[in-house]
Amino acid sequence: MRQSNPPFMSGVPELLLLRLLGQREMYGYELVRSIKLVTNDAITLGEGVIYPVLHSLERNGALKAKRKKVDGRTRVYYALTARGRKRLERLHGEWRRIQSGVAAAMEEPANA
Amino acid sequence: MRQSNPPFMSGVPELLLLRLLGQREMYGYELVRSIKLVTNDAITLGEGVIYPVLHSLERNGALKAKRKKVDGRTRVYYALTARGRKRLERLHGEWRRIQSGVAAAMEEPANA
DNA sequence: TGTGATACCTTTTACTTCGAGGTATACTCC
DNA sequence: GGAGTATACCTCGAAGTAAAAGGTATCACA
Repeated sequence: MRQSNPPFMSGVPELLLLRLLGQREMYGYELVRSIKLVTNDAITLGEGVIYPVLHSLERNGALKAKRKKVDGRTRVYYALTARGRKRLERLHGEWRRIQSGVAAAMEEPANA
Repeated sequence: MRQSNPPFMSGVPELLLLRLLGQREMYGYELVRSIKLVTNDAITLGEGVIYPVLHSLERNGALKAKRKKVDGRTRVYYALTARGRKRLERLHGEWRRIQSGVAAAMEEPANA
C-alpha cells in the first residue's frame, strides 16, 4: 500500500482562511477579496480554491456555517469553532517552522 | 484548452537546491542531507524529490552536471550556470513576496 | 556472507491548487 | 425591456508538484 503525506508547503490557503475567520465571520466571496487585500496583492486565491476549502473545513468541524439573507442575496457566513482554532494554531506553527527553515537556508554565505 | 499555472507556493525545493549549489557544487545524495542540515531539520526532501528536480534543472540549462569517480563510486556534481543564477534570483524574489504576504495576513490586527 | 552506508535513478500515487464553467439575483443605464 | 455589471454561490476536470517506494550497484566491515 502506497501512502503519501501532503506536500510540505501546502495548506497556506487554509491557514489564511482560518486566520481571517478567527478575527470575524465572513462569507466566501468576501474572503476572496479579503485575502488579496491583507496580503498586499501578494496572494490571490480564486473562488475555485476558496469554496472547496471552506466546505472541507466545515465537514471537518473546523467551521460552522450560517446562511443569511442580505439585500435579496444569500450569503453563507463561516465562523471558527474551537476545533478550527486548534487547527489554526497547528498550521501557524507549521508555517513558522517552514518559513524559518527556508530563511536559515537562504541566509548565511559564511563559508569557504 | 485548459491551462493552469503552477500552485503559488511551489518551487521551494528548487529554490533550496539552487541556493546551495550557488555556494558550491554538490551531488544529489549530498544535497539531500544538506537541505535537512541547513534548514535545521525543518525541511526534509527525499531522493524522489531531489533527483527529478536536478534533472529538470539540468535539461533547462540552469545546472550543468559533471561526473566524478570517488572511491569507486560515481558522483554527479552539479554547478549553477548563469541561467541558474537568474532563476535563483527570480525564485528568491517570489518567495520573499509570498512570505511577506503571509506575514502581513498573520500579523495582529489592532482592530475591534 | 550479509548488513549498512553511499550513490544513482524511475515509476506510481496522492494531493493541492487552478481555471473555467455554470446558476441566480440585484442594480444601473439606455 | 434589455444589456451589462457586480454580487454570491457552486462544481468539475486538468495540471502540476511532491511523496513514497522500489530498483541497481559499489564499498566497508564484521
